[in-house]
Amino acid sequence: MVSNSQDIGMTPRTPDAVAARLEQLILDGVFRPGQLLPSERRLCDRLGVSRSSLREGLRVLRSKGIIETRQGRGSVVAQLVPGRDDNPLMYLFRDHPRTLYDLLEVRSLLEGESARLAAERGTPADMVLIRRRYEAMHDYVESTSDVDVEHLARLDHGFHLAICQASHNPVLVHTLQSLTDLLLSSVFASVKNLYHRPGPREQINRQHEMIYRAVSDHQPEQARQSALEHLTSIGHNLREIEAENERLERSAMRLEAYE
Amino acid sequence: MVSNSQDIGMTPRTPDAVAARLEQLILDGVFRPGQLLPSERRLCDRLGVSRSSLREGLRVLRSKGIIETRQGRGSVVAQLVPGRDDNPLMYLFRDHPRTLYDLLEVRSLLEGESARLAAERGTPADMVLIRRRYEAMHDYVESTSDVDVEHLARLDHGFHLAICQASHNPVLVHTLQSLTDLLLSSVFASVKNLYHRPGPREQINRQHEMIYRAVSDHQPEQARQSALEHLTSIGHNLREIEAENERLERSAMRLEAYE
DNA sequence: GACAATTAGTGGTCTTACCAGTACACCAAA
DNA sequence: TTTGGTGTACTGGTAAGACCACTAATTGTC
Repeated sequence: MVSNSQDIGMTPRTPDAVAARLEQLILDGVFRPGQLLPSERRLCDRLGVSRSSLREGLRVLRSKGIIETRQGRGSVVAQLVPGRDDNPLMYLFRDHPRTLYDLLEVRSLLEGESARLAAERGTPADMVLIRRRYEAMHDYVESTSDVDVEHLARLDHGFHLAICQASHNPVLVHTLQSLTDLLLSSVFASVKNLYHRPGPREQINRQHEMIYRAVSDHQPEQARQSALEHLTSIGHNLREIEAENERLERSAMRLEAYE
Repeated sequence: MVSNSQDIGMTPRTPDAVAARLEQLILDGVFRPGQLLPSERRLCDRLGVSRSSLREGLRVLRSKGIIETRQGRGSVVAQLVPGRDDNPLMYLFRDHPRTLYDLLEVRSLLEGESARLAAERGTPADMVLIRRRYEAMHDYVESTSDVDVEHLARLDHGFHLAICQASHNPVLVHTLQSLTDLLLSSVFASVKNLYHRPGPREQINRQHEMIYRAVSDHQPEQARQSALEHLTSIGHNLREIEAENERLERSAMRLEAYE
């Protein structure tokens, strides 16, 4: 029978309470990683809720990766405690990895047009700004052998943003900005990885230089092409990194199996 | 279909499938932010699952912040990217009407690519849908001399949306959708005006037909070109209407001055 | 016209029943 | 003994139906 509640204003929501309660029990160490939870029927008894509500609560935990469930076996507390990435849209990408490449596709289109328009409409003032950003990035990469990836990412972003702003189209700036945020928040780890590798980094530097020159020299088509190449090669590299990560995960799973 | 859940087993989990399906529908723009979803009973019927499974699926979406639910009311789609595609740009429009043409510029780019991809990737099923939307619009225009502008705008929007969805890129769908919303909310009056004039309306019809044919015949470049022309000509027409309105306003002001 | 009561529809929860996998004890054959 | 099947008693997965609590639109009343 039901739990209480005359909780006005806010809704009680039994299943959410169940999820919260179990999560707390896990955090408190009552249920430890790898351990088999009591069966659903038993938990119903213990928590005083129906199986429907309990199952909804369990599903929330499952969708957060806190427990893993197999039919006929039961639910176990997941080994890996999920990272603190409570980003709301991260879920989209986690569940639909393909979305990442859809995102890159749209972004390529916009970056390409952005570079083209910058080369076409950029004022001398714009060019000065773009040049500064480019040199800041370039100098940083050249000056130190041990780069701070996060800092480099900021410089990189600043460079692209300067070009986009030179397009003198605020809507374009805004749209591109939001897509870039989305991209970085979802795959920042991979991007970091990208900067760490000497090969791709060299390639990125060359491409940045080409974009920079084309825009500075007011060569729209060239600028667009360079930006497109830049983005597609980033896509390829991310794909490779992803494939590699999957390989690593698989071998890790094999190791676990032997334990 | 997989969602999270380390579904190492082979069983297809109904609730996860439900969550994924609904999420896809939201991504595709079938259910849009702020919109009320069908009731649970109705969704059960439509998806062919029990209410228990459906509710578990909904709870996953709820825990991700994708939908919000209130007892006695229903579930509404939450803003996908909070604070992003809300209305930061709306302010721009108030201050700088020129932004409208920036918006059209970006939209042309996306519509063009959308049409190109649709022609390239569209499945037979996509084509059937596009054809239905096109014919619905076409028949309506042909059948009546005294069109309901608002209804026509909906049909028009549906046609473009169908093409965009045939691109099979949810990010593109979403981005284009939000830009279109922005456009309509800012200049719906002008768009109405556009439909009322026989000249531009004829032109629009011809262009729609060209887009339709190019996409149906799987001719990517042609489709892109047609979409681009369509948008640029809409831009021109809007410009004319705007100029005309300004003339009217000025003469109105002159009249006022005499009062 | 304003306001209260009715009512149909919504999500929230519980119950029951059955299906589909899994683990383990058991027992017969090699 | 070992091996291999097989039964059985669990597990989670799904469906269906019955309520309750709440909301909003409709209707009836003053």
